[in-house]
Amino acid sequence: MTPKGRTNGTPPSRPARAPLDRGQIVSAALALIDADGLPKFSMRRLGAALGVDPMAVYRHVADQEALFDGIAEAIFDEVDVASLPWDGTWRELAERYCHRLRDALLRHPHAVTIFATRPVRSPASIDAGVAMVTRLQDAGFAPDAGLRIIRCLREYTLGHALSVAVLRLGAGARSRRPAPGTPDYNLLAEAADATEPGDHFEVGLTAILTAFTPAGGA
Amino acid sequence: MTPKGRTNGTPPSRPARAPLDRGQIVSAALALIDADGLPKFSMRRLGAALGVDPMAVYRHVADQEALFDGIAEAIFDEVDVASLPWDGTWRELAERYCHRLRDALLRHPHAVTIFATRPVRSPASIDAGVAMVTRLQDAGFAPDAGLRIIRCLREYTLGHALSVAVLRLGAGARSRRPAPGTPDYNLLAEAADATEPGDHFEVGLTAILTAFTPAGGA
DNA sequence: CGGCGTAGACTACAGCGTAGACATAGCGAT
DNA sequence: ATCGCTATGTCTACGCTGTAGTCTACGCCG
Repeated sequence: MTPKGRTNGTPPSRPARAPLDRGQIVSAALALIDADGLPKFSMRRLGAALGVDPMAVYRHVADQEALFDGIAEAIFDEVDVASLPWDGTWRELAERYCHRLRDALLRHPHAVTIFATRPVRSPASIDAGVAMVTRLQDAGFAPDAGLRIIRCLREYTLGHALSVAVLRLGAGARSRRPAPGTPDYNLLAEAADATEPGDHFEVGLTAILTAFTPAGGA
Repeated sequence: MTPKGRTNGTPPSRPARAPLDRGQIVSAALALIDADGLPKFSMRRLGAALGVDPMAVYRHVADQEALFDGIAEAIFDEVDVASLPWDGTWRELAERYCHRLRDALLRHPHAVTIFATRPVRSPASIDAGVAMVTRLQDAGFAPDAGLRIIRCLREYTLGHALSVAVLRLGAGARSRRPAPGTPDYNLLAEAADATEPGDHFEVGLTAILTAFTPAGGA
């Protein structure tokens, strides 16, 4: 057919696939991790999933660490900071932000540790930080006080999402709770049976927000 | 030479080293991780550090995951739950517990992710949980409410320690803050310069504790 | 003394991240 | 048209990993 085509039967050989860019590599990697878990992920598997030589990825990403940086940024992008209620009270804004972050993280339980083990310094993340500090400043918090609030919220949310993800993924293994066992075990077991692993998030979040409310006025 | 004797000069060859047990393996592994960082850790290096064949470790530990479980437990043991002020107010107790946990974690910044990525189910950890729920029950919290409080505190503390560890270890790389840069960057940078990365821990902790105080009385 | 359980050593394998050299495709300048 | 140039993907190869399987040497108990 085409004069420049390869010698095999499939059409023109090379242009069969679009040139492969960083964005699609990152999302393929995240999809792979979501599907099979972090331990089974490898650059070679990623190459296979993309239908490409493993080394091809390195044209677009410096190394695995950089790829993971990209994954963390992609997860953060799911928070969609721009669509938060920036016109409401700072408290409502912060609460929605934390919820979005938690939901984004729990949408990728296998990737939470990737997010948790690096500082996310993408423009989106920095912009969000600046906007948040600014909003808190408008509400009466000095920049450093605002930053402290943000850090508290972020760390709580991160710790929560991480714990829930770990629990969900580790479930099934050795999570035995003895109902007829010794009374000591029963008190903790009783409490555990009366709670979902994630149903305290709201409580803790409200606690932090409430404690800060008096300082700002709003 | 002698058919059964070793060829070296030291007495009877084998008993030169005590038989190697799980405890010393775990602490050697933790020491190695503290010194060189998690990425450089390997079972082979661990064997070398112990002066032993790498495979010898597997006589005492099922695999690397089990070894990491042991490391997490060892870190938790550093909290020394027994010596907490169990006779004081529940609030004081909880506050001290969180401080101890944070300190233990930050003593091993390279190992925080190991701790954070698995549920610690050692007897010490379970006993601590039972004792805490009991103490909170005495203070007027139902078991499920107490467990929720504990989870909030634990997750906040964990998220905090993890964030601080990540920041400390990643420092030096790409942490540029432009002083004369664009004003947008300056607001966040100004706030960041006015705060230490860890100095809000107290604030957040107090916030959570304060919010829960009215619910329990005591 | 004979056998056995236990701790460690050695070998070997499949898989990993990735450095480096090579091949090909598209494209602007000649 | 033809030449290079650059961007992209491929291939090979290296040193490293976790760990299964097998063997050896020791201490103990009959």
